[in-house]
Amino acid sequence: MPGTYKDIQKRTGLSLSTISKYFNGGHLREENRSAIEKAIRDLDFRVNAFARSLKSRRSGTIGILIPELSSTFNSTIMERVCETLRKHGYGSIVCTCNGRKDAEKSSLSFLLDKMVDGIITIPIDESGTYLKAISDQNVPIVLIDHLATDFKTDAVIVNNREAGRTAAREFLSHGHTSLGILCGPKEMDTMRLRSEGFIETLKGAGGQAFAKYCQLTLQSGYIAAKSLLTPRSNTDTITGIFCTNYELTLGAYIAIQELHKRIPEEISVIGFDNMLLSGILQPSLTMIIQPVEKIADTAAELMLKRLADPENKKIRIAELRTQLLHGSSVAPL
Amino acid sequence: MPGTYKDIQKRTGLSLSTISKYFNGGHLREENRSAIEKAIRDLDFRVNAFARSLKSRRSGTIGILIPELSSTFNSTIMERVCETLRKHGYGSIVCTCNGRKDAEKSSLSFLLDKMVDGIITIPIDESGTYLKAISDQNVPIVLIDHLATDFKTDAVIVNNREAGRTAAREFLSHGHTSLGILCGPKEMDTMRLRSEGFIETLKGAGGQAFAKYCQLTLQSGYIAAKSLLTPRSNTDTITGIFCTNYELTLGAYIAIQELHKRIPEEISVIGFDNMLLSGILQPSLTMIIQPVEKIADTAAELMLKRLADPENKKIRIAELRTQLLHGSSVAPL
DNA sequence: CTGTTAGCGCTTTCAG
DNA sequence: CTGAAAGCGCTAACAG
Repeated sequence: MPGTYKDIQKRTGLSLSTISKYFNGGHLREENRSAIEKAIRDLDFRVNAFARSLKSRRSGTIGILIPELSSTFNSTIMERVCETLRKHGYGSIVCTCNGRKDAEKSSLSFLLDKMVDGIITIPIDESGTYLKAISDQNVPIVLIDHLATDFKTDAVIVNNREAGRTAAREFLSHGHTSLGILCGPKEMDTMRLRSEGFIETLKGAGGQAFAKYCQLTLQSGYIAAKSLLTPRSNTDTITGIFCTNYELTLGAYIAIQELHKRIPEEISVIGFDNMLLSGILQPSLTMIIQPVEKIADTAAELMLKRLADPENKKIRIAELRTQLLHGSSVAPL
Repeated sequence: MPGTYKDIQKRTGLSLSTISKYFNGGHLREENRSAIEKAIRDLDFRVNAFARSLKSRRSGTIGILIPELSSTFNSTIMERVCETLRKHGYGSIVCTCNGRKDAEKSSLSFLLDKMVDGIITIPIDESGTYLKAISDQNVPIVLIDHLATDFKTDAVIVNNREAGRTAAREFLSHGHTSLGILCGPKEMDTMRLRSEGFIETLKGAGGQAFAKYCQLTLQSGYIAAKSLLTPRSNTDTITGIFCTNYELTLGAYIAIQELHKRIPEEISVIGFDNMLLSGILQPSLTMIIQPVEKIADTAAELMLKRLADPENKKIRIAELRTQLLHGSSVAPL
């Protein structure tokens, strides 16, 4: 039983409203202030958040809903978002939905049951219908990675298609025209855009792409890369591989090493996502870098702003830019 | 404004207590039940968790505090714990503390501010003094990975020292006596035990260990492995490497590939943690496997049991066993 | 600057 | 099986 204002009242003789004022930043006489502080220490007092929330209608808690945590991108985003929110006094209730729409919906409902003040999510359902319904109940939503077709709200996205184009151009400028690409799952919007940008640019320049769709795991990337590098006919030999996320990059890199193909002499590579990885490998990998920290910070910031000013109906969409990090893994052909 | 029992009352003519009973699993007349259900649908009603918590003194929320999320072990544990708790109606408020004691303490305090019903944590501070204080306020604690010296509570641990010994024995039985080990940070209890078990067994058999302490990242593992594999004198050439976690295993594997050392002909390897990884690499890696899912499930289960029966003071410590997965990465010398 | 008081929405006796 | 009423701990008028 952690003590209430009444206990402080007993020890200080002050009224409940004075004590309340102490906790809510009002001015009080110095002696009263210190009397309250003494009582707080003695009681190891903590304001009861339930009662406070009951009045204020705010939980001080944000829901974070993402497909899963096994990809570093997601876990990095999550960790950083939680940290930032925490600095502003908000707790983060985290849910995953295994990339499934039904689980997404039930998780959202669960978060509402937990009375979250807002939701930051990497959405699955493209339409956003259910998110819209939530938003209509005045629970602000911030999207990461994708926009929704039927629901406009604050969001942080990245120029994925352009990232794919950039990678293709980088290959093309070195004379590569026959290229492999590890695409990730077809259903994932982000991955699709990266792949499309890459493939269309390549084709536009008369090149050809050999696409492998796969799960976003090191294992899948490894298998897909091996299969790409094991030519089925003499005609379709690729001279480079574009990996569209971190896990795929790692998997492909390991596959290439095991096949004893030298980078970049025998095979050129452009990876994705992880700056640190680029630096240590030999040769250093050319990579498309996503501003992961920036994405997380922006998402948290959009949410905090929205919470601070709920009346403002202006929708903010931040489109952040990926960046080409030049390494030594693309050789002139 | 999401509606209250009063709104349901207006639509059904029933009293508040009847409505309350509906939501708390009492028996009511069928017609009243369906009247309430209709009102719920019409109103899109949701019980106000604040008011409910104010009475019940339970938030339906568990705090999860871990050092960081960048290691797959931690993020896997976290995801799984959250999922399991969620299935039982509990939300998870997640905090990270960057492996720092001060941040650990302030995060714990933060979680208490958020009125969590319990805390599941991979603790940093070995003593557990602060955790004990929390536990004394009747907030149950479940530890993962380490016990605390000054505080006994429910915990899930793994036989880390034995895991190290097993790895050493596996090498020894193949005739290896001069071995490298990637230890991870000295301060981390789990890593220290793995290393100690390995080193003492090796030395006990007359072998020698070359230990590298490093961060638990692919990058650090890569660098440490490279340095181990670049002999400084002619005498201390190692014939095998033990990697004490997943990221280190990956880093070492990449380093070995880049140095064009063949596994296991030129260098033997025992990895840690990730079963899937073992399967895909060629040759398949011999690994020590932690039962990650089991760890997470057990932790969640201990917490749920404790919450279900707060009077029971019996402390439960689950020591789970790691397992040696035989691959082809250790060759007879 | 401080005190009194009426709720916030729900649960829970206790009557009926 | 249902209803009336008190109260969980805090906040915010309002009055002093």
